Amino acid sequence: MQKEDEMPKFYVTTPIYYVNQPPHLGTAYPTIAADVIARYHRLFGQDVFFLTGTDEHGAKVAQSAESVGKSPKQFCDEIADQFKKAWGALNISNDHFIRTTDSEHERAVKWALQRLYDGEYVYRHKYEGLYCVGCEQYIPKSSLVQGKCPLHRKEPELLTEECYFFKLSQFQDELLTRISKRELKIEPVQRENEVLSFLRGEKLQDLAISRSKSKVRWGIELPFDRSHTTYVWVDAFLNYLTGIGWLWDGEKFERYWPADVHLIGKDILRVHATIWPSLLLALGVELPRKIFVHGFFTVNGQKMSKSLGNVIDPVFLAGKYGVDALRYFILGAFPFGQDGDFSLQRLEHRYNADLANDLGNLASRLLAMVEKYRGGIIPTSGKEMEIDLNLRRLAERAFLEADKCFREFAFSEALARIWEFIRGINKYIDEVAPWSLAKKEEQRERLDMVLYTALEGLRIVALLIRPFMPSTSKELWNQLSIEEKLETQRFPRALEWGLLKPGIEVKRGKPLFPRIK
RNA sequence: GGCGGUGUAGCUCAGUGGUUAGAGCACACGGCUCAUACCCGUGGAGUCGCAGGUUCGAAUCCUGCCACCGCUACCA
Repeated sequence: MQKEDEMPKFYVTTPIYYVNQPPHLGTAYPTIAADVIARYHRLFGQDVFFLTGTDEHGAKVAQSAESVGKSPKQFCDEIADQFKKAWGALNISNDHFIRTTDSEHERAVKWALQRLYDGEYVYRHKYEGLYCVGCEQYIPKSSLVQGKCPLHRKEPELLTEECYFFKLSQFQDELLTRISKRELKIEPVQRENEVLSFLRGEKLQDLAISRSKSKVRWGIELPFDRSHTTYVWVDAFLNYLTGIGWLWDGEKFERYWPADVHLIGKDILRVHATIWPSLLLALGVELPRKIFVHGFFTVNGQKMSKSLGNVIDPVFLAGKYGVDALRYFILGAFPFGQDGDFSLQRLEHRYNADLANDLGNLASRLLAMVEKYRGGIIPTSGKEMEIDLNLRRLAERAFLEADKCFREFAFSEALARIWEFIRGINKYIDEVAPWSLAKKEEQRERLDMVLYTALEGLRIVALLIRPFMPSTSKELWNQLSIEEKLETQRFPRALEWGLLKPGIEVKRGKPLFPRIK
């Protein structure tokens, strides 16, 4: 067993969310996943850094701010605050919340731009694009509808202006090598294939990274040409570096970089697999180890969108069903790397079946029996019979298998393993039938043993679910009246069988998950 | 058009060559009575999208077709 200070560090990120939209289910998804990952690694005593934040520059933000009569900064402050509050409500344990308008970030971005410029990775060139006067920005061909801007129903004009370009094209071979050698891992593997086939089949074009200030005022100035602001890429991607102190806290940066995993949505895979590593190569910074691509949600079979009015508010759901129920459902009901269809009906089904019936009722029935048969006092364990041993083995297997799934980010699988164990305890109780033992005085010791065994199983459950459901974990821990602080429990040691102390009075509480009618 | 993905029980999904294809939920029946009308057991149920092919043997490999979806970059 390694000592804590010898454990490897772990750095996990979410995308930074564009402030044009308040938090919703789509942004909560990778955030909850990252939180679970962070909590899991902390359980092993690892030094974890978990970063999330907001992306705040750009013409769209400036426009949105103006439309509600606010300054861009003020507007961003408010939305960033909404994100922070939302993540607080979802029990997100991020170590830092980065905003691209943070002064440390802006300074670092300028420094990076200058360095790219000095290193001749950036040059001035003509940019030709379709400009929509209504949007006051260039719009990509892909978003045109019959050649017109979908928002303003107007054909955009073809404009040419001088911009600064990043020499993305020169990194093509290097990217191909790094990704195919898996120095930069992209998972699930289908996503890696997508990227590789793209890199093999198409030529990377150099990338425009600035706009004239007249077009995008709300942005970071180029240090070598103050009439331009940098456009999206350099600004946004560098958050992964500046969020852990790059150029302002060298010690911290050295400690945590490279990122162990960037969680991203499939919509931003391509840019993360091309622009981002190229920028790092140009800056001479090590590449992240892994990019993991999660799926998207539809809602009742439909795409989630503002115009359909089916945007799901995770904070509302957490309020209605409980944070842990939401976290359990989001990660338990959908394979993380695939798309999934969200519905309240499914949420309520899983809630009743898994949380209320399996887990909640288990705690309830078990603690009730301890109260009824042993005055609430945790009994001593006794002679172990085969059936007891089997439950113990089931616990060991549940952890080993869940751990394996976990390290592949197969959260729904990991939870399924844990739930197999929970069902195993229910089954154990049925088979040993403590209510029958209680009727016979000569079975006194056997009843002690049986209750102890089941309680010990419940203690293990409390630990196993901890990264996914921190509040429930804590509540179970309290109901079992365990003296040691939950926060000090470390995997895998705390999972050893038999650590539950006898002689202590349990505190049965209200049902953990009241059934939904 | 190109590249890629998906299509397995009513639902959500496992299952990448080998005994009668699996899980959870839902449904039916039985058991129990400690518990949140809960838990435990048993069961029905599937031409594994369609058609060919390779093989002693295919949901699993190959070809074609059908349906749905994603990407085809410089809006995140």
